[in-house]
Amino acid sequence: MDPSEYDLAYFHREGFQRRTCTECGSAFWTLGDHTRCQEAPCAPYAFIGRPGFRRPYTPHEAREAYLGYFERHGHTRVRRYPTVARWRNDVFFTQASIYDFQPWVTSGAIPPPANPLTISQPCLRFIDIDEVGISGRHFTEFEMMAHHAFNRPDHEVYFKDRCVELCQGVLVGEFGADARGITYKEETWEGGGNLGPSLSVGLAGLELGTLVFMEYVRDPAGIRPMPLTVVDTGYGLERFVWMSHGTKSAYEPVFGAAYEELRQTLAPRDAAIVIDHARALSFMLTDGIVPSNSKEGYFARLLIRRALRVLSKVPEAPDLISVIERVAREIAREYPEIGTHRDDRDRLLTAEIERYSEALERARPILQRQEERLAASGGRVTEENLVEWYDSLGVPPEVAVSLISNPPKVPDDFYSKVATRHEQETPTGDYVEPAESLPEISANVPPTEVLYYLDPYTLAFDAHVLWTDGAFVVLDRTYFYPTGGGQVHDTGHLGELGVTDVHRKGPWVLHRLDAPSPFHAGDRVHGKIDRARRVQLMQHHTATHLLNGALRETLGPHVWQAGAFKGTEAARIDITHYRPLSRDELRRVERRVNEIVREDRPVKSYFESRNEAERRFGFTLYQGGAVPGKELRIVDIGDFDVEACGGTHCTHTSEVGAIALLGVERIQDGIVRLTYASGERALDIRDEHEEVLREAARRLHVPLEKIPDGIDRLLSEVEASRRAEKGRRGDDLRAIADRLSTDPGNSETAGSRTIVHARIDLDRNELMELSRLLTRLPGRVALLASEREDQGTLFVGSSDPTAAADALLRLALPAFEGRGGGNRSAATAVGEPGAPLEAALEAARRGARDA
RNA sequence: GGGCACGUAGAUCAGCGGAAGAUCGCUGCUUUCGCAAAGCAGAGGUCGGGGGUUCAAAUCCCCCCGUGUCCA
Repeated sequence: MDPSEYDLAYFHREGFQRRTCTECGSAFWTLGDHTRCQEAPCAPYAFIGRPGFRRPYTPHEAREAYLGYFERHGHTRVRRYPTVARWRNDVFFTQASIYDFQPWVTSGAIPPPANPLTISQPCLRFIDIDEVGISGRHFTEFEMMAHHAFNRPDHEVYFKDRCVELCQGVLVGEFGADARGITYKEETWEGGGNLGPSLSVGLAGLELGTLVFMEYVRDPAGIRPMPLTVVDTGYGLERFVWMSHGTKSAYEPVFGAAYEELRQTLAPRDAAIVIDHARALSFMLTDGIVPSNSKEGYFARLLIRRALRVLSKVPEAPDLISVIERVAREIAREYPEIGTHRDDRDRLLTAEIERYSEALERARPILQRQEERLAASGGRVTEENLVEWYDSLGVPPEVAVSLISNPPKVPDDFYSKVATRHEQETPTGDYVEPAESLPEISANVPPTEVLYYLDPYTLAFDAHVLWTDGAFVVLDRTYFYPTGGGQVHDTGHLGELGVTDVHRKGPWVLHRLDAPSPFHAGDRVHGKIDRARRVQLMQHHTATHLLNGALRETLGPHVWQAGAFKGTEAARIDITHYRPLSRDELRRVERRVNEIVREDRPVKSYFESRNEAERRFGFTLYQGGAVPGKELRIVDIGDFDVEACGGTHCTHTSEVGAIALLGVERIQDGIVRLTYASGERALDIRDEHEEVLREAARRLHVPLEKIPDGIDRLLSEVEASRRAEKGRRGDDLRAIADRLSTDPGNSETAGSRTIVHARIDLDRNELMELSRLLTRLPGRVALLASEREDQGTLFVGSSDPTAAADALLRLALPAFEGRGGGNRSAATAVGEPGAPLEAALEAARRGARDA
């Protein structure tokens, strides 16, 4: 970054000097006489025992002081956003205050909720999870206090000078820091394709915040200025509190009484880990995370298991749920929503804690068996085993060593050994079927006006052709709904031609015809939408919202939509939930949802600004995932379910007709899929099911309700005849065996050995069975030659240790050029069709006589 | 989303290229007034599914499904 970027008029006006840190070599600005930037590791903590602020602040006081200062200086206070970033699909969690405004505000697509604004945003970061409890300053959940300004070319709020002035102002004026103690270190910030200069704010060895000035875009063409510049600041609330107390670590003043209580049973480090994780979990669970083994849910599981592990070290320690409730009560004083839905949270936690103990119970015998096996071969359990057990069974090393009798020492770098295992993996690039390509449309074609939102029941319209290519047509306006939002497209007609497919591409809607388009730009066409299909899709879509609402109501607010699909035959919704749904829960959901249908509630669909919609309904709007744009389309089913949604919907719930749940399955850990049908399809499917049952009953010759009994009867008959067949085959083979062993032409005696030899065409299993019958008594050798279809087989069985079957087979192999092998009791070989089996048999017989 | 482990009798698991096993449970018999227990006998298996390699696959290879787990 060019040094001029940091050469601020404010610095010169106030008498700051630019210096170079003797430790890290970075340039920094200060009013004092520092030779080093005042941040770790360049400068030691100078505030321990000598607080750098005018008085001790509680977290609440520090937050209020900070936000109050910026409110007095022209900023609007904005409420926290969820810690789970539902409004974007590139990250799981809110990791900084600016995440709240990405991508739509920072790109200029929508205005900020206020400008300038100030916020204290709870953030989740797991990157330094191992430092929690050790460094004294790391947390998995922390609050980033910030003041943001968004500058457009026509509306400049403030930028670098004013930003630094405000920063200096809040630190010195509000918190009473020594103006000469502060350093502003020059850095470069880059992220998400944007970059700009930044200043890192240090005081007495502690970095208190960072001031980022987003002003450039980096793309393949190079670096160019952003049309919209952003003041992105971030100040650590916890660090402010720590600075104001000057305690040994940040944990005492930040965690307060709850920490002191835990300290009665736990070591400082462990108490900090447990409280930190409990705090993060309080936010995550309230904001809609269900623990699981993948994606965002895994982080909740990770925190829960880490906390359980620490608590299990001390028998007197409190249980995790009560710690979380204790901490949640504390947080609720600042964020009341954290205090609600306690029962739902406790049920979810209980289920998750049970799963952990089940995992350990499952692992216990496996570990012990493996140790025994190692011991039997003279070995013992190694570090490598511990890593393996953690990686594949989830048994943490400290638990593993307590489950086995001769444990190794747990290496200090255990978790980095685990990480190494994962680095060695070479990902295989999966071939992805390329999506069917849509034709290119020239940019000068005006956008299509979409009308299906105006009235979902308008199914015929006139429009003008704007563009056409092959079978594709773009109109100036259309009522055809294109595939999107989990709802499949409409079908119908344009003029005489059928419309088979409708897709959205940029600002256009592409209609695909069932024949090459006869239209030309400017033609007037009449569009007609297939009514039955559209109505069915609308019913399925509205049914999906109703089910979502009923599921949240019945199962609890942890339920979020994790995916959905609305087809013509059936629809499905995937929801976050921590255990399979019981029959009773399904019944309740189905009853409830049909009750709402019968109540005939209005379904209101309308557009609203994103900021206003979020304010009124909260972030549960984003059930379908991130939704682009400045305006959200809201589908509001009175007092029951409100979602941002782009689909076509019924206008009253009764139009859905009925909703029939058809199936439920667990599609992955923490996700349950429900399949259902509504409207005409619900009745059709129930009819089809009943018809299947009737047909089954007819074929079984039983009344409908006796079908299970009929199947039982049938199965036992099948079983009986199968057994009879098996017995018959056994009898046949027994008869053959008797005949062979008594017929002198097939049987001979050599000393104490009896040799039975035969040319008999049987399949492989029968040969084996016959051989077994013939060699039941000791001292027997069976030599069987069989020719079937395309190969000749020689089977040798032996119950005489001095005449091993595989040795005899080897003697016979050269005679018919076969391949084969076996062991001393059974051996088999095959040769080409027409192989001289008789000669092979004779060779084996000679061998058996002489052995 | 990726890696790893696991999937064999109703349950828990062994076997890991050569003729499907153990323990518990189940059924019958012996014993008992009955129960429990013991003894004897027996039933119960598409070795998760599908391909392939091999004379021969539960066992080796590939794909899929399910479960668990770790990592992002």
